[in-house]
Amino acid sequence: MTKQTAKTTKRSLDVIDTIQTLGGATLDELTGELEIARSTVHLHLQTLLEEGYLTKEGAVYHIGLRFLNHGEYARSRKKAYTLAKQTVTDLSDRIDEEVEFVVENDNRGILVHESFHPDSHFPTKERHISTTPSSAGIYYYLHSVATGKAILAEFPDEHLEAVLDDWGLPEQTAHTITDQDEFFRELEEIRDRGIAFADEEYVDGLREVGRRVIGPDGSVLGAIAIIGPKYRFTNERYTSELPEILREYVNDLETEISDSYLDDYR
Amino acid sequence: MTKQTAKTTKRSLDVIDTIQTLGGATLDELTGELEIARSTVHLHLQTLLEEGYLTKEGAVYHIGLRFLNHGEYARSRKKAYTLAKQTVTDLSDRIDEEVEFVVENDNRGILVHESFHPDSHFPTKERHISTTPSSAGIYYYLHSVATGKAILAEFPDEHLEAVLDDWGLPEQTAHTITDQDEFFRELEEIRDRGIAFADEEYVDGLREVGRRVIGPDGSVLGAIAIIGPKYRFTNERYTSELPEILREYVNDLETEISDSYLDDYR
DNA sequence: TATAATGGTTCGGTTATCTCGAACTATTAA
DNA sequence: TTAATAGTTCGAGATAACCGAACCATTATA
Repeated sequence: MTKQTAKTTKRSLDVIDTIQTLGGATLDELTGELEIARSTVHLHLQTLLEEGYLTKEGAVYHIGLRFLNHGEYARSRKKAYTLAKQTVTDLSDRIDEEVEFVVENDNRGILVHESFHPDSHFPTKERHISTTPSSAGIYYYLHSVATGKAILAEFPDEHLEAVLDDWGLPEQTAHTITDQDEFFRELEEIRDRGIAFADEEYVDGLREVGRRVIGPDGSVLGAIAIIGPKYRFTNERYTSELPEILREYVNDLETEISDSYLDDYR
Repeated sequence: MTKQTAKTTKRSLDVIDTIQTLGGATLDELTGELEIARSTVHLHLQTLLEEGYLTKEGAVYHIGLRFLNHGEYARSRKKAYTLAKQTVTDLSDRIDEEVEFVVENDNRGILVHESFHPDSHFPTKERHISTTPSSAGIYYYLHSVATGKAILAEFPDEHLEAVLDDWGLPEQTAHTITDQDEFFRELEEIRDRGIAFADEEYVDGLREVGRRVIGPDGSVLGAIAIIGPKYRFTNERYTSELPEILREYVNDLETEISDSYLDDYR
């Protein structure tokens, strides 16, 4: 049969998502958006409010900080993620470029750790580093970013199929791969090379070099990518230097992860 | 009448909380813990799994990274929080001690931003700074920490009452204030002084100096505290120097916040 | 000042669905 | 081989989710 799901819970989660995409919303705005009875929306809002999953400012409902509790827990839960964080900062320091660690979730990619490379967003003012809000937690379509492609290249066929069913290959820029056959060939190449490139496939002007991170049990933990402006990612630096350094750092990370994994059994 | 709430949603949220407190759990473990039918637990797990709010490793269910998406959103949503982050790091650099920014949520305090002061946990090795998992997102009982007390001192009576009804004054250490009358007198003093102290009331050996942050509309946005070992928080440094510096930084932050608030109307 | 608009809340009746327990399979451990 | 654990589906009964309408309170508008 078709999979059983708790519809009331789904509706509550819908309310949460809607509030986030609207950037805060009132009772009536939500009623309009969700197309359900006002009293029903009210019921869900009350429930989520009471638990701290929402907060209210005047008449506007917003995402509550309780999510931060679970979110940070999820991020700190795996030792491997924390080790990856260190790799991200180390690697970023070494090459002086932005670095990200991305994990699959809900058949998309979620940004778990990022370096705060001053140059990348604010060329000069150092003060802005900490004022720039973190973009951790944002979702990527896997096919359009280097981390995502590196992850997909390791997925078994049925999982890959599920990803395509759920999200397809939406066009993000003129360079995004939107043809399925072409995408399969691309994944083939990535598997051979051990490195995924994304050349302005996610955002115009940005090039990315990514590599998947494999856990001690052989499963894909996530992926790390180096990201920077096209004009700094050219020739050998783009095609071989950065890939080589990335490979080195990811390999080291993988041994650290399996070492720490072994520690738990001693 | 008594407040209406969606019980199915509450149950799903219960499942989430239980999984987090157990640090991951199997279907049968959850069934035992929650004391509901196994098929019911299964239904909730399926629903949350499908949306990315849970992930599964073998037979063990864990908190999913989707929470990070909402959590980081909630943290970045208010400009004031991002400005507070900057104050936290600046202040920590200035005095060389741990600093925190805490916001009320669900009648408790939630840690939103913290400095990563090397000394505080790992006296020497610098490498550990980034390997130490962030403790952002953790909940405090408001009465036992300096930030919480500073916040409570600004609450209207009925809100304060709600806090006591929900959580009481649980003892955390031998120095925690657990008597209501005594606690009211303490809040009185904090209001007069503009500074809240917590002297080993949360953890043995730790002293804290806190001050609430007021928003442009007069409401309490949260609080900032300086935290450190008792042996470094003594005499005038504890009773007047650190309070003065804290007052200065919080006042500056408050003007920055109202400036940025005014910017939105220009 | 009257009037409209918006938000918050409660109510009861109908219906959807949540919940339970049992049953069955698959996988792994003893 | 047996026991233990996990995953899954089923139908029946009980519950509570959902709706629409109504009401009050507050704020904006005429």
